[in-house]
Amino acid sequence: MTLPSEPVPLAPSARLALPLVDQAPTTERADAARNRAKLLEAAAALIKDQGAEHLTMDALAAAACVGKGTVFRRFGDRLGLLFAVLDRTESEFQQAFMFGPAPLGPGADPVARLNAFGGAALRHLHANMDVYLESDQQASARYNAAPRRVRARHVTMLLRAAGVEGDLELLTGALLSTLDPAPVHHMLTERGHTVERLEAGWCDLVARITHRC
Amino acid sequence: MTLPSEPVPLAPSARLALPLVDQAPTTERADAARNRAKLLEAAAALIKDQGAEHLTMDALAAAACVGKGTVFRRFGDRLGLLFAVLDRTESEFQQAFMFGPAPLGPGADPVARLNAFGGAALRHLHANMDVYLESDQQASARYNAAPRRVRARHVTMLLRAAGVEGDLELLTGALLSTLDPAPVHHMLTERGHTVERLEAGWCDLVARITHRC
DNA sequence: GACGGAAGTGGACCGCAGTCCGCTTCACGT
DNA sequence: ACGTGAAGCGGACTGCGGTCCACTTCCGTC
Repeated sequence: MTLPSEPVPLAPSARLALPLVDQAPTTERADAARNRAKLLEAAAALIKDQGAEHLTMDALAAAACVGKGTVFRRFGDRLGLLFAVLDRTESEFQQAFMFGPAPLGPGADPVARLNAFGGAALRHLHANMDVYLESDQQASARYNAAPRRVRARHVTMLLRAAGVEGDLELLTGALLSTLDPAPVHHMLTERGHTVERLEAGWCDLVARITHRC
Repeated sequence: MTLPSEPVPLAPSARLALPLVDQAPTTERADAARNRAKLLEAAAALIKDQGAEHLTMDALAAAACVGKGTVFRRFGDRLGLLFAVLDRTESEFQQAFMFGPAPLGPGADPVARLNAFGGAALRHLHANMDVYLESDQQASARYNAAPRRVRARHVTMLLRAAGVEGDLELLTGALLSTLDPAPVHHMLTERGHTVERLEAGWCDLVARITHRC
């Protein structure tokens, strides 16, 4: 009574294997899994020594010795591939802020956790900047992506816990948008700011939004 | 002693004819001006009845009865074309918040002007959503674009005038990022919010950032 | 082990953004 | 008017993302 003949929501829903949130544990055939591994390995290698912006789907297919169609079947599109490449790091980050030690994880007071979250997100972004920048091209797609939703839920929860009143969804958006790839990259390169300065700026913003007057 | 044989910084610098801010009044040959007008007219028509997302450079060239090379010579790339299409509206908006009547223009107190600015920007964005969304694809390019710089200078000035202390550049970024195409479009469509709610959210954010505690 | 159909594969193919370069047109000095 | 050289022009061409579909491989069933 499963629906085996469905087109399979492959890449769209399975892009990021979000632990404990949603996923498609659909069994994957052995050859498919082998090819996925080959592709991810090849992608990581290509990105490492050419930069994500020079990664083409043709080159990836050639490097992994598979057909181009296979690349697209596995990852849906270029964005899906980039998300998959980021998946491991992203998952670790999610684990850290949901279940890890304080002050990032549970245990510390909400404002401290928010501050820690911003810093961690900025460092995470900084460490994977070129891939994130590449994945930012369809900025609106990001708003439907699972990682964004998870982060948003987390921040909203913390804001509520901090006793903030008002439109938490919009305040969350304001906070999260300061962590987006494009503005952060701009600040770091064109404006010559440091990660520390951005972290301080985030903390300042958090304080302003959460302070009761 | 001019440098007439230079490649001409055509599209990059002349993309938006920013009144009173910067511009390239470089004399344009008559045929070039004629073609620019034909192209902008054709582009507006095509966007109007097919949506900006279906506008291709080939189709535009064909519709305007010019070669494809001419399109790219005039506007540099697709983004430059979209900026050019938005130029008139954008300039009016700039005029309004820099020189227009209060509370948007000078005269009202800074907080009132900030509030008005957010509302005006949101309405402006809403009215041109599809073109802005198309132009958002390389989100980082936006940070070098003249309109963004003008808005940022304006907001920073108002924050300073309001007596806000701290990293005004980052606070400005936080405020402006809530006005970016992708998040706004997301709120309006996926989340079903209204423009009024977004305006209220902006005002709330302004109040939090500017309130002395 | 053989079979059958679903899952997976690969590469030819398509559309579009952007480049290149030989040709045409303009405008200015004489 | 006319010559001249720079500005402008156009369309063939390239490269990449993404699709399509005939073919192959896997794997549960008998």
